[in-house]
Amino acid sequence: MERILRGHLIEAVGRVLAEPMVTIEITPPKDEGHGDLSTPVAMSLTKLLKKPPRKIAEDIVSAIGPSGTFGKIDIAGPGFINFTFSHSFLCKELHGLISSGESFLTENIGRGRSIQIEFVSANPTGPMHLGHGRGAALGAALSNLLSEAGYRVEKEFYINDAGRQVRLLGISVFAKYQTLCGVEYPFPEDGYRGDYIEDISREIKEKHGDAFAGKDFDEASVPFVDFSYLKMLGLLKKDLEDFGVFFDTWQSERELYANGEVAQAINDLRERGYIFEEDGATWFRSTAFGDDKDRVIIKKDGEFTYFAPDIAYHRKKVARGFDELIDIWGADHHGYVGRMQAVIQALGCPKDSLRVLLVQMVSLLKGGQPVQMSKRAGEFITLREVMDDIGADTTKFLFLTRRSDSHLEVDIEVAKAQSAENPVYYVQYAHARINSIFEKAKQEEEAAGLPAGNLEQSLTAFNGDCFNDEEMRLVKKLLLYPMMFKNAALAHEPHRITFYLQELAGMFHTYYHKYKVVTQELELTRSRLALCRAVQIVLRHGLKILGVKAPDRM
RNA sequence: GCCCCCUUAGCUCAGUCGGAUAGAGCACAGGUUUCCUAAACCUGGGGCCAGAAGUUCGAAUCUUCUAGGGGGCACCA
Repeated sequence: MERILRGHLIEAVGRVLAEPMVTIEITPPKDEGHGDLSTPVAMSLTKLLKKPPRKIAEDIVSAIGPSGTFGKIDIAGPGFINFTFSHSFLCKELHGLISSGESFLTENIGRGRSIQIEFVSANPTGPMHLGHGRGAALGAALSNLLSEAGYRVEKEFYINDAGRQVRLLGISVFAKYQTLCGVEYPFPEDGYRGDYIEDISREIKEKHGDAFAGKDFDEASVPFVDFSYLKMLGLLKKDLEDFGVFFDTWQSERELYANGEVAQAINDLRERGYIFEEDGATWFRSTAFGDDKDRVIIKKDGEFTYFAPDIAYHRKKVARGFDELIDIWGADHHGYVGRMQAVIQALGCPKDSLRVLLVQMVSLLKGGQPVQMSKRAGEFITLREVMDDIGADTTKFLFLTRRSDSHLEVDIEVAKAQSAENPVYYVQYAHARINSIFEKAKQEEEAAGLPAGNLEQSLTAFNGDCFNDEEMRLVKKLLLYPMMFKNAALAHEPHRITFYLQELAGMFHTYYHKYKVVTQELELTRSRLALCRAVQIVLRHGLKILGVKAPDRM
């Protein structure tokens, strides 16, 4: 719908301007009475053309000329041009939606370009918390969205298996192990304290007995560190799988060191002139690209900072030839955006070839009261708990009902207690309902001695004249999906899908209550079934992007 | 101290790169089922878009300042 209008407008505005205009804004008007789609383009051209907006609007309208597409074109207010589509055009579009399905709903804005999305990348030192879950839901939905929009998408998880954190995990387990063996050993001050630490140490004790009792950590670090983080990594993978989030590639930090890629990255930057030595340390000149200060990559004690492998990692991404990179980080890392984009530019890529999406915190409430979460004390609600409690679909849907950069509150009591009135069920229910309408239609056909499923197979032969105003409202809502989809993909904002689905489901539920789909009149029934099918196609597509099931029965 | 984000209905939040009378869900009050699923529907009250000034045909949206909330500012990860 928007696509067709845009075609008309580009041509007409081009004729008025005598040159093509790049961006023409098209939006559905707030007040439905004003029409189906609207453009303020005449007003934004006033300065350029030095004419009153309404005059420009008139010129554009006459340049469009008569067309069967529109039922009416109005100029209103200060200079809006409001388009009302013709009944026949809308029906033709609905026909297209039903017969072409998904290809009608999407737009190929990626044109085969490749894009890598790195997300979650939680340290394998403990279970995933809700923030990770939010990142997982967003990353998965975004990759679905972008791959539907014609990008080749790769989903990657970066494993922080080399740094201080996994070592600390090993020490924590080691300390617990010593205690189990009856050896006194100080627990590291900032060590990990969850129950899982004890579980792992017990497992090691069962396997190796007292073999490491009383030893120095350095003698046993490899088995403890490696066993522990691999164990945790396995749990992360399991959690993600059960959450319905899958990755294409897993990049290990250790491997970057082992392959010499960290050293190569530093050499590369040195050759490009962005490395210097000062105060006994090695620095990356990130201020050359607008960062606040230069960053140390090798400390004066000879150790790499965490930043060094990050550079190597992103250099590797660049070398793999993606057209665009997306990192999804927790908002507490926003201070690193500047230096990472400096790295990208130092490697000769445009700044915006790396886009960092920040995911704000999830705060958990229980019956309105905030739940204190302390990772230190090992007291925090895990994604696993919430997922087991309210289900993966509900959890994902809730995470995707907000923009990623705004704080999210989840009240676990509310999510549980109100599960019956949960927005995800509302949308899924609409889908299931439509399915049962089709079941009903089949039964009626059989009862009438007709071949069952005949109606269902001839939906595209629906007669649009049967549609009343409310049905046409639904049709228009459906035909707005492609525009919403395109904008969501361009903005990298899956939450727009969530909102749209709730609106569409709401409209459908209302319609369902007011009108009976399966009637005694064949023509009418076929038309209404066609409309239901179209709603179902759109719901299914939207839910698929969100990673939420579209059940046939509930 | 410096930087970033946030502030919209009682609560949680949308608001499409400046557009027409600012929306939804929840909560609250009342109603709907001989009928394709009541996980649904209908009706109702609710707002100085934190505050002030500016930019222009036009501001919740852009700029500046103020107030409040969150986060970040390491040769820590």
